[in-house]
Amino acid sequence: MPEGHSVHRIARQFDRNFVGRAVTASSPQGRFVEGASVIDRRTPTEVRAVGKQMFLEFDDDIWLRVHLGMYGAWDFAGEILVDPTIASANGRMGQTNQRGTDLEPVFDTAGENSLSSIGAPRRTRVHVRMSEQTRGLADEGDQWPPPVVGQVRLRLMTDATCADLRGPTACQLQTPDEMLATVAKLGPDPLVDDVAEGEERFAAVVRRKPTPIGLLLMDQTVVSGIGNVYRAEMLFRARLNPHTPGRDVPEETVRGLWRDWVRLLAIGVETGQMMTMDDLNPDAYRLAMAHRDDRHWVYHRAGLPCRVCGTAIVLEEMATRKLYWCPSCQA
DNA sequence: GCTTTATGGAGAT
DNA sequence: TCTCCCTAAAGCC
Repeated sequence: MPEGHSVHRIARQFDRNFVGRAVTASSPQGRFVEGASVIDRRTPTEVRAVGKQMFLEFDDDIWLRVHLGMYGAWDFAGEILVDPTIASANGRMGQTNQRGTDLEPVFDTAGENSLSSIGAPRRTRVHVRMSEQTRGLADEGDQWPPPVVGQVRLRLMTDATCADLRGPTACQLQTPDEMLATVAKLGPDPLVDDVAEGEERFAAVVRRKPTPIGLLLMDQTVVSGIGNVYRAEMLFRARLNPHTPGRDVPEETVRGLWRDWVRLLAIGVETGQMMTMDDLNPDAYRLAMAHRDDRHWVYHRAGLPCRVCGTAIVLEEMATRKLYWCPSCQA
């Protein structure tokens, strides 16, 4: 389930593998048949990621807008040119599997799945998916086109590469004006907007709202790309009580939150992981990363002792989403 | 095999 | 503030 970093990674894959190459488009599931027929045999000309949304432009002035929501994912198959700014090549983007084997390795920076940041793009073969269920299928040999597995809303295929979209919250075609209107409603994204300008916009909005900062960080009109995991982690990193009204958060703290997001997003895009414990020493960090459920300061740690002070991490519902925080460190 | 869960958001009330 | 939608995998029996 993607927060902003995943969407930027996906966009880079589309940029590498789809932009400039004619695609066939279909909706095996049947729920996007009409839209697929419109873009079928057209050529993607540009891709943009803003916050949690991706926009793929086709000849001529047709934009595909995709929002993955909580369950959505893109699966890539076939030959994949990997963007050199992305640390590892994997089939699945958006979701990770949930058994502690993230599809995107954390430590393997020298291994086969990683790329030097200065290295040239290379060709990689990936499986349809790396889940246990489909591994057998993938290992039987590279079938082309890849068999459709599950509910595929949209399949885009070039001669060499296949991208399957499952479970999106939004998948629609837009005119250029509609696309711009969608983007205009979104708060600043550090990878789209000028960083200094984004900081001003973010700080100005937060500093005049009575809304709890825990809600503001999740509000995509205030800042783009932050989801439930980054929200909880950023508040802890700032030692900030989630209930503090935005206008009561000190100016420097607000700006610090933005700068932290700039940093975390960059790390997330580069590694494919929501790394939020980057200030641990290397050994402690390595230990924490080795276990999937042990990677965060507070997220998913209800009742467990705070890593800093030992106080039990609190879980509460905030606007129907789970919020984890340390009542002592974030008093 | 069934139930629960999830990194989200829109729309109704 | 509530309800609903989307999908797959983990968790539990």
